[in-house]
Amino acid sequence: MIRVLLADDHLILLQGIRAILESDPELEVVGTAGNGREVLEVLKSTTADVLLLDLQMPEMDGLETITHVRKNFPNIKILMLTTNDEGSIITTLFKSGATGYLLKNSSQEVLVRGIKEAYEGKKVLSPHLTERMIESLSEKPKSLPGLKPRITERELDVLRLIARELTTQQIADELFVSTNTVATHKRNLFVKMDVTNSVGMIKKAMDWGLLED
Amino acid sequence: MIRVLLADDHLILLQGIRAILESDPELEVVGTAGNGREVLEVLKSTTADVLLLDLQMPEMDGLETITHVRKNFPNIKILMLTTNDEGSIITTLFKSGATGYLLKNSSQEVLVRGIKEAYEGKKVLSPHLTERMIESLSEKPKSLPGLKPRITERELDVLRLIARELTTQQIADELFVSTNTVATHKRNLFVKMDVTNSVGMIKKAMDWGLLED
DNA sequence: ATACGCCTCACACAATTGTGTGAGGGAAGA
DNA sequence: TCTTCCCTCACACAATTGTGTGAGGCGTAT
Repeated sequence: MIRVLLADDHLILLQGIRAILESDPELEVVGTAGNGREVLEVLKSTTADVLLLDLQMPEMDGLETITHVRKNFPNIKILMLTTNDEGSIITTLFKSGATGYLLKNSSQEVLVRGIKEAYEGKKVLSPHLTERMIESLSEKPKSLPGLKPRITERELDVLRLIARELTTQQIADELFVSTNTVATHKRNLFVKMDVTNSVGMIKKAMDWGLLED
Repeated sequence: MIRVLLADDHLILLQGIRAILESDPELEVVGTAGNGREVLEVLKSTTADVLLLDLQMPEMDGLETITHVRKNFPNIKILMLTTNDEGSIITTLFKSGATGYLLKNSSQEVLVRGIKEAYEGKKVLSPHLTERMIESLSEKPKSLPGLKPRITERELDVLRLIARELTTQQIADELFVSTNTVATHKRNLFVKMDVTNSVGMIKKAMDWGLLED
């Protein structure tokens, strides 16, 4: 039996999904909640395996709820429910630790299968959302106008240390060179990357995938 | 007829895929290339609809090739081919404008269907890679240890302007406040976000999805 | 051989950032 | 009303950053 907790502020949808889920013998709805705070409340007294979470809710929305639940109940798999018009934040959601992401108007089959797969530890994404997700990622190839320049190994060293919030002096110590050298590398990076300060540099660096950590 | 251009530095794989593709009546392999430079060379004299591109290639690798092709031949759909051990850069690839991403050991069926869907303008991702992609996104919820603090509207204003490489003075002008005020907001942000300078702040801000542009 | 790219360093100076401390006014909620 | 949070601003000072200019050594490709 997979214990499911439902969270949505629309009562109708709550009941609808509940009916769908309970028609499956392996699923058991152990509770419902109307907002994030209620979710945490319910979880104090009830154990759940999978949390079906609406993105938009009053009081405490889905995004905030995720972090709280993950912190206090790290074993619960979180599946986000959403309409298909709030696509751009998918990546943000996954960063927050959602296990999967399903459309509200998913078929009964998709819904049930999604829950089971999430329960097994798999990452789940509605087929329709996969494409959306890719788009949201490929949307911003602002790499096109300003083509990614060739960055030197040494420059990359400096770049990464800057990203770690080190000062020029600290970077110099780290790389066993003088601060002047570091300053030169930075100067060159600014020109190459067409930015005016370290902030802009780190932004582009992240866009270009130059930073790992 | 969909005209396909193949790029891979492994001759065997090149021939293998070619055979697979040509067994489909709708597909036509119009050329092959061993590296990115050759791709551009071939495209000067040959028109193609879909480019099947290996990620790892000598001379000019897939990543670099994408930007060049997209710049000079924006209509060509680019499908990346990869082994299943180079997962973490997927997101970077899509940012570069790849249309899709397929495993090299995909079944004939998946391969052909992928090409056709790409040709129709759809985004394509190997089923096996979908999960990988989600993982690579949700990997870094370093938002957990340092929980996202509440950030004020005004602070967000300042934050975003900093991200645009404005100086404190310029931000002050933009928001019609004194530089002292801006400095205070920054100071508070540093404490809240637990960073020591603007660079660290912008990094976290991006991780937290606080920046749109 | 020569040219070029990369790494190194110096020196100086202006500009900006970061920090410490204190404080007044307004809005919202207890 | 009282407290708390947010926004505002001042002043001063230390620390860092960004810029301009010039230059020597080294390896590699032409």
